[in-house]
Formats: sequence, C-alpha cells, structure tokens
Amino acid sequence: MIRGEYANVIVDISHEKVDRPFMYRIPSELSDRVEEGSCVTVPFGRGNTLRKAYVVQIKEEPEIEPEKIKSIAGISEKDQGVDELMMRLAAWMRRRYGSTMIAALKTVLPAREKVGKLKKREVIRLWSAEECENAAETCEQKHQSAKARVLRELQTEELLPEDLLIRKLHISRPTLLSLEKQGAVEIREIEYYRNPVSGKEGKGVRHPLSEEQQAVVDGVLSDFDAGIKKTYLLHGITGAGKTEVYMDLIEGCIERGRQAIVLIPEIALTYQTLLRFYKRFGDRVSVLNSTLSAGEKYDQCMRARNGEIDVIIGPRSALFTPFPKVGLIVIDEEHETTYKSEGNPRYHARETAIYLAGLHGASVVLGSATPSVDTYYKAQNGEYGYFRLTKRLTGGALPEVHISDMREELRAGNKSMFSRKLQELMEERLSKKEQIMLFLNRRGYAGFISCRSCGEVLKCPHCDVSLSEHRGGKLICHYCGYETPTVKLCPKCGSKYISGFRAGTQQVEEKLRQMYPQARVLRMDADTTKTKDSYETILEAFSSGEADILVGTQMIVKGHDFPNVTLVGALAADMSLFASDFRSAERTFELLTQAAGRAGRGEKKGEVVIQTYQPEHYGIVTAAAQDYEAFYEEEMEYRDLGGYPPAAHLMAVLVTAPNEDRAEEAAKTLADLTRKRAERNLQEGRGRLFVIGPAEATIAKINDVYRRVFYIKGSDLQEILNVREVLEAELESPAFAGDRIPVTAAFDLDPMYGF
DNA sequence: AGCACGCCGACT
DNA sequence: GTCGGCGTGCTC
Repeated sequence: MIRGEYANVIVDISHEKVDRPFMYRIPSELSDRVEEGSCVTVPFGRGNTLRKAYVVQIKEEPEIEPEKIKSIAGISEKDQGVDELMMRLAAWMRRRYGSTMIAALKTVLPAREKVGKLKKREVIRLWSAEECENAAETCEQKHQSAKARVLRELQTEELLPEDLLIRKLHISRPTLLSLEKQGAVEIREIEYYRNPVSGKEGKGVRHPLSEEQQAVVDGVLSDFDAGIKKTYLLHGITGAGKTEVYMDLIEGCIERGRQAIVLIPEIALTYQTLLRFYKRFGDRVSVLNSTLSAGEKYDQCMRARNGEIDVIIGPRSALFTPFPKVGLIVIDEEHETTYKSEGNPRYHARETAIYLAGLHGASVVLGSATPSVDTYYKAQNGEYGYFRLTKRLTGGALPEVHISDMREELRAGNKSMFSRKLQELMEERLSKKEQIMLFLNRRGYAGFISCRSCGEVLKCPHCDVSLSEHRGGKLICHYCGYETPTVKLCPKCGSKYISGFRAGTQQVEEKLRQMYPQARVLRMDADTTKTKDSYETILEAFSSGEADILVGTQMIVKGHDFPNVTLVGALAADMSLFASDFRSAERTFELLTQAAGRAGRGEKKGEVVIQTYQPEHYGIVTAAAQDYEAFYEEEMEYRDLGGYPPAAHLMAVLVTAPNEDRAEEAAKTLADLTRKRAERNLQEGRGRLFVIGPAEATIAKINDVYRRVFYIKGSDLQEILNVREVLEAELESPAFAGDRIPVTAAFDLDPMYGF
C-alpha cells in the first residue's frame, strides 16, 4: 500500500477547466483510510465549498507551493454510485496491471462529458411578450443592457439556444442565470442523443431450450437468488446454442431489476446474432461497435446511466458502461486474445469483468467451445462453476479430420505446399462445385527454424520455446537471450532441408491459380482488408458463391458459417505451434478446432486436412480428435513444469531507451535488482521469484527506441506486484532519472503475446 | 461549475 | 466617492 502525506484528487465537476488533478493534504486522522480510488470531500474554490472528489494518486512530497495546499475535509464511503464503483475498478486495474491512475481512469470513464456539440442548452421564455418588453424597459432604465438585449430578443422567439445568445449577443452565462432567478426564463439542458437503433419493439421472441441449456439457466439463476454470485464456464461446442442460454439469463437478470453486459470479440458479431438480440429485447438493448462516433458512444453511456437500456453488447470496452446495478456479465468466446488490452493499462477484460462483478454483486458467464487454459484450470479446481453443452442443435455431424505428415510428403517427392490428400480432396470439391477454405496460420511473427525432413524445431535449451532466426546468422531466444549460430544441417537427422517457413497467403493464391486455372480464388489477409468494408465484402462474395476457394489467415476461421464449405485445409499448423511464447500450443489448438468447425456446417458432411511437420505433437493430435480435455491435460503439465500461467504468474517487463547500451544496462540493472530480491525471499522463505533474461524484445527497436525485455515468474501474485512497485520506484530514483538518457519500463502481467 | 475580483458607467 | 451590473479568470 502506498502511503504519503498528499493526495492528488479530481473534483467531481464536469468541466474541462477543472478536469485535472488538484493536490490536498491528507489529515493524519484519515491517513489510513485515504487511498487511490477513495471518494473524499474537499474544500474547493474561493468559497471553500465542500465538493466530492476522487483520489487519483498518493504522493510523499508536495508538487506545488505548500502554502496553497488545503486539507481533505472528509471521506465518503457509504456512497455506492456508479462513479464510485468505477473509481474502485480503476484503482484495482492500476494496482494489478501497472499504469497510472489517470490512464486507468481514462479507460474506465469513457467519453467524459460533452463530445463535439452535444452539450446543448436552451433558454425558454416564461413571461409574455409584453411582460418582457416592460422588463426590458425597466432594465434599460437601470442600465442593465445585457439583460435588456436578452429580453428584447426573446420577444420574437419563445425559445433560443443558449450558445446563440452568448455568441451573437455577447451575453455571459451569469446574466442568463440571473434572469432565470427572476423567473423570466427557464434554462433547460437538452440531451437530444439519438438511438442508432430506434423504433424496434422487442417481441420477446424465445426459442424453447433443450434440457442441457435449461439446466445452465436454472443453475445460474437459482445461485443468484440464493445470493451466490460467481463465475461460470459455459463449455459448449459450436452450434450448441450458447446464445439462447445467454438471452434467457439476461432476461432473468432484467426481471430481477438488474442490467447485463455482453462482451464479444471485435469482429465476431454477425448481423444474425444482433438481430436475435433486438428481436428479444427491442430498444432496451444497445450495441457498441467501432463505427459509432465519440458522440454516439457518449449517448449510449447516458442511456445506460439513465436506465433507458438494460443490455449492452460490445467489445471489451463495453465493460465500462455505467449501469447502476449490473446483475450479469457474459463473455462470449472467452478464449479470444482480443480481450487482453495491448494499450495502457494492459488489462484483461475477463479478469476485470470478474472484479467488476464482485463490486456489483453480479454473476459472470464465460462461454467458449475451446476455453482458455486459464479459465478451464479455474473451473477444474472449483473456483468457477462449470456447465457443458454437448449436443449440436442443428444436427450437423462433426467433420472428418485427416492429418498430412509433410515429412512423409517430402520423402515421397512432393515438394509443393499442398499434401497429396489435400490436392485429391480439393479436386473432388472443385468438380462437385463445393467450396474450400485454406487457412494459413501466420500467428507469431518470430521466424522459427524447422526441418522439413524430420520435423525438428530448434528450441532454446533453457526455456522450451522456439528460437528465432535473426539477420547476421544468429538464433535468439526471446525469453532469456540465449544465442547460438544458425545451422546449415539439421542437428537431428542431418538433412539440408532446414529453414524458416516463408510462404504467405499471396504465394498460396498464386500457386492455386497455377494449379487450377478454372477455379475462382479469393484471398483475405491484412493486405486485402486494409479498407474499411473490404472484410465484409470478401466474406459476402465468398458466401454468395462468387468464389470456389477462400485463402486467408486466422481471420477467416472466426465465427462465420458458410453452408457450402465442405473442405478446410490448415496449411501450416506448426506456424503457431512454434511461435516463441508459452501460449503457442493453446493458440494452435484453438485455431485448428475452429477451422475444423468451419467444415460441413450445412447438410453435407465436411472434411478437414491438417498439414504439419509434427503430426505427433499433442496440440495437433488432440485438435484433430476434437478432444479438449486431452489437450488440456498435456498442456497443463507443460505449464506446471515451466511455471507458466495459470500454474503461476508471469510478468513481462519491457525496458526501453533511445540508446542500445543504455537499454541493455538498464534492463540488466532492473533484472539484477529483482534477482537480489528473489535470493532474499528464498532465504527468508517467502514469495519465491524466478527471473529470466533480459533479452532483446521480439521487435528489438521501434522508432529508434531500443527494447529489452525480462520476465518474472512466481506463484505469489502479491509479491510480483510488490516487485513492480519497487522497479517503478527505482526508475524514479536518481540512478535512473537525473540527467541521464531516459529509460522507461512497461509491465505486462500474464501476457498474451508479450513484448 | 461557481465564486470573487475588478472594470465601468451612474448615482447619492 | 461608492454602488451595482457584468465579464473574466481561477480554483490545490
């Protein structure tokens, strides 16, 4: 806990002029109750009127002339308004994920008041025209020309916008307020926010639930009524009807006078799903998406605050909708990596949602066909409730999965990028006029080295992650910094076919046109989806049968159903398997399972081909068998062994400086400092820590700023957070600050991709 | 946002 | 002089 004499507070007045921190002294009798995120009262302004304020930062030293500093008057804690909850959420985020309180506040309190011209106020005449004329004359006699001007103007117009009066007639706000006091006019705030989806009446359309589905709804709601508010994992295969379960839960939540938040991964929200929500909840539901303007987002916040809506659907930022009393938070596709923010603070929406639910007394439902290892772990040890949906409502059988061993292909003389099995099935589909999706797994930029003959992948001897090839013929481990010269021959089998995998979607497209000139090929990757709607355009074109083959990166496997697709090929399954980070197997399993789910969603049976150099790797085998539990068992063994989340916590520390030597030296100093603490902890038998690195970051230099990274592992979260505070303080100390080359550090707790 | 300060014209 | 309206600027 940070102690100090002074507190920076933000006064609860919505006006840009005072939207900045003010420093107050913390009186000694309050010192143990004032902390970051506290709600206090302070004397403000010349009149020292007592106002509500939020503590954003505790400081040891005054930042302005001490004579100017006033003292905090008191503390208000029973107040449980939305803003107080959001403050506490921000304080928790800043503590858990680092960053500053200001940054945390900015994410938590979005669109703080007036964006653009939305803050309209209007002046309405209450007196008759004659009364105004009389009053205007009286004012002129009293030489109150400003008031007279207003009254004259209002004779002809009964209602005028306030900004027009102020600008055209050179009137100030105090003048208008004085007229209001006299009873001549009324000043009314008009909040004419419009609802982007108005006029749709909810018909409460509901589908009868299956026994499995009903059990989930009953289970969660009966817990809720019994006062048990916890987190549940809803583990159900694609097509098992998770959305219907969500909607019944939301309805139950609304019936109990509470609101619901539904988080969805950015692109997964299809028009069909949206429509179902509108049909069910009408204009009590609101959807946030990236196309909404800042003003419209602000409007949605106001509607939520005023109780005009009960349900919000949106990406991770929808979590911060200011509902007065949330009862349920649903996170669909909870395993998606977009729930982890790459900004500042680097928060995880799932963890944050669970904390927020705790503040509101709400339940959390996490839905996925392939739960994240972190979530399944907690469901296994009983921390989360667990429900399984096993039956596909739409019928549709699971696809048949083939694994193509690419080493075998090479041995048989097939040097192309398609296995013989895949070629055979592609030709068959093309002749039957059925559609094909080819998916090239391009996750993880670090170029690993593998042997096309035996499948060997070069790994770090210390970290069990893949080595990355660097210019200058070096192989580097991005966790610990281990280096070794690159190899010409495979160390295992001696083959010369050892190299990085380089084919991209473009090469695949070219090859296909060459092999099947009659086939119509569409490509979808970061290059072809640069413009705003190109993503939708391509998917629509493919959906309406304008192409036979769709080639793309992982973006093509997310949540879109094409009934005529009966063949899915995963071209380089290993790509993500050997990205150099500890979640690579998990991501591979997810992607392959989802890709497989794209095949045979219609009447016709689907087939899947997985091409790999590692056919015996558990990530591939279990994905082919669509066996989540088997995957989890193996993966958890690896995480336990390596001390990776969720078996322990891992914090990445990124050290940056505009000079390479300085970055290296600073990273080493901070890592050594942590190592010393780890040694001391070991002797004193508390919070064991392991320090790995420093090493070059995956991207070693951005904009001429050099990047070094090191990692801190340990099962004691508190201790890791303490270390972060020590490191942050160290960076402020004269050894780092002063007149030397500036060094900054960023922290990422339990990273998704790391730095 | 809300309050005080200071400017300016009009009055005892 | 000094009273009062009204614009302006500042608030830890």
